Amino acid sequence: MAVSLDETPSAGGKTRKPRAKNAPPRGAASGTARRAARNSEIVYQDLRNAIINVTLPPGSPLAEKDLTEKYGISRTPVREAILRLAEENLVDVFPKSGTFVARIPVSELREAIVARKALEEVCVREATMKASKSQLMGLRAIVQREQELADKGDEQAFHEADNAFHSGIAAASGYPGIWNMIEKIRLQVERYRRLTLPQEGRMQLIVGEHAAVLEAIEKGDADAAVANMNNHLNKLQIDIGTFQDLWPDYFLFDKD
Amino acid sequence: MAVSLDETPSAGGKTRKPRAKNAPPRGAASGTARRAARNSEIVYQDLRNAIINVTLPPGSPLAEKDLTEKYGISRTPVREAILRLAEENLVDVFPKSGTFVARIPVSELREAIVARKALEEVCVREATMKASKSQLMGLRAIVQREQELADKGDEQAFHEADNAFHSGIAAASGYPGIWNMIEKIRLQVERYRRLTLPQEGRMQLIVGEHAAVLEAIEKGDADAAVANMNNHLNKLQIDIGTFQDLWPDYFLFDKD
DNA sequence: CTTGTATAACTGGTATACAAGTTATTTTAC
DNA sequence: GTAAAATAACTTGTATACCAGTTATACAAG
Repeated sequence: MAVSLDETPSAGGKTRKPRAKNAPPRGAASGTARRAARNSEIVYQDLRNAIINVTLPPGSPLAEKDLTEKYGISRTPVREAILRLAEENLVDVFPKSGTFVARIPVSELREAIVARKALEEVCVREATMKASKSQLMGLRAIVQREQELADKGDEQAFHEADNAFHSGIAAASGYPGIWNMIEKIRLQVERYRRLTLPQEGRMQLIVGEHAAVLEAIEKGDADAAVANMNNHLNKLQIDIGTFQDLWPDYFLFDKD
Repeated sequence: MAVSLDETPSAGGKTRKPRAKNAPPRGAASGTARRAARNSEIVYQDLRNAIINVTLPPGSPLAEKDLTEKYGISRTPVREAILRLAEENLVDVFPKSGTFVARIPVSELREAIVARKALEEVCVREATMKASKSQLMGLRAIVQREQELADKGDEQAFHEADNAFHSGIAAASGYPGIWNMIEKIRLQVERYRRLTLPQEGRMQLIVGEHAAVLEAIEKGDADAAVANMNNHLNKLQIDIGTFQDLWPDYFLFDKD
């Protein structure tokens, strides 16, 4: 009778047969659950951006009640948002005590950069082999757009184009999902980067580095492409000492 | 007056000054939030294990109400557990409709293996350079333990020793956090692996492959160590076609 | 002034009731 | 019999009340 594997205790004596619940409904073919416009999603995105932007610096309190009032909703969706952030280690929840924006874990920064370089290397190398003409043209268009945005000085749009470039290389490599992995891995690095920005002429430098990577890919020189990408990513090198004095409480020194 | 950055609307006219809420409390030095023995944690771990074990196969319904009765708790903690699983793409939540164990995304399997190989390569190469004598002895002990568990046929304990070996290499490389990244990346692969197990003599093969990796590390031959590790991980190669007929509804073919 | 204790007001964790949407079934019309 | 519409029973989303633990403050004792 019961379709589910583990027998439900209260499965007897129903006058009406419950609806079949063994197969996901119609929209399931897409594989992704349909994300409705839930309130918790709005709060989550909002807080997440603020934390990554360092608009909410490490140590900031995130009382559920305050957010409840700010968004005009109840604690339940607020709580869901906070729990998702806790899952990403962007906030620390201290039961019955308080919730705070997490410190930036210094040891994780090094490792995240190393890991990202390893993953980007795979993407660049494979993209050199497998990129289609249209994909190369798309990447070229992105670099051109980066140049225009750098001239205009639009930091936000440039940042998005920057991501699009790396995402495009991952797509061209045949491993588009690797970019999603990178985005998760570099979360804390991104917080660090936003904290230490802006640097003069940074956008222009990035455009040049991206162009160098792309040219090597276009030439089919995988080793050069990888070297150029590593050179690009090495610019992220962490120099904590400089910023440790400015914001002593923003970082967490767990090991090293 | 208010210590928080964003001014709280109802911050005026308090007779009693609220407690300072700008700095995390005592336990915060550890950086990790104190995880109390929350009910939601139990449900989460329980369901997560069942999903990875394929005890709960893809497509299984996960009604909050059923879990409520099964664990004898209310919907709130159950819901928290399910939301955490949704975050890991282990379940699909269809609002107002139902929640189901997610299908295994085939395209993600390839990419996860590629990414893992790239990350393990970094760890093995660095471990060859930097491993201390005690770390090498620890790894040797793990391989020995694997041999004993393989002889005994203890699948579960072997699996844990297997993880300990890879984790140990990451630790020896100076990038212990990379193993955590790998564990997240290989989640879906693990489900696939559990589904297609057991294979005769598999444990014995793994012991040999681990031993080969470790010997190359001990000799200081990084290239050989990397090659041996790649050889080891190549055994994970996905052969979907074979299993597609057996469990057609367990997999999700989003692209390729 | 210092120290220990009591207490009040906060915190997040949980239970429960209700709201809003979806779907299988029943009913109705033809 | 067939198909469309009504409906009842399910689902998750949200609001709210209460519980238990934590911590800053107030207060009393020395």
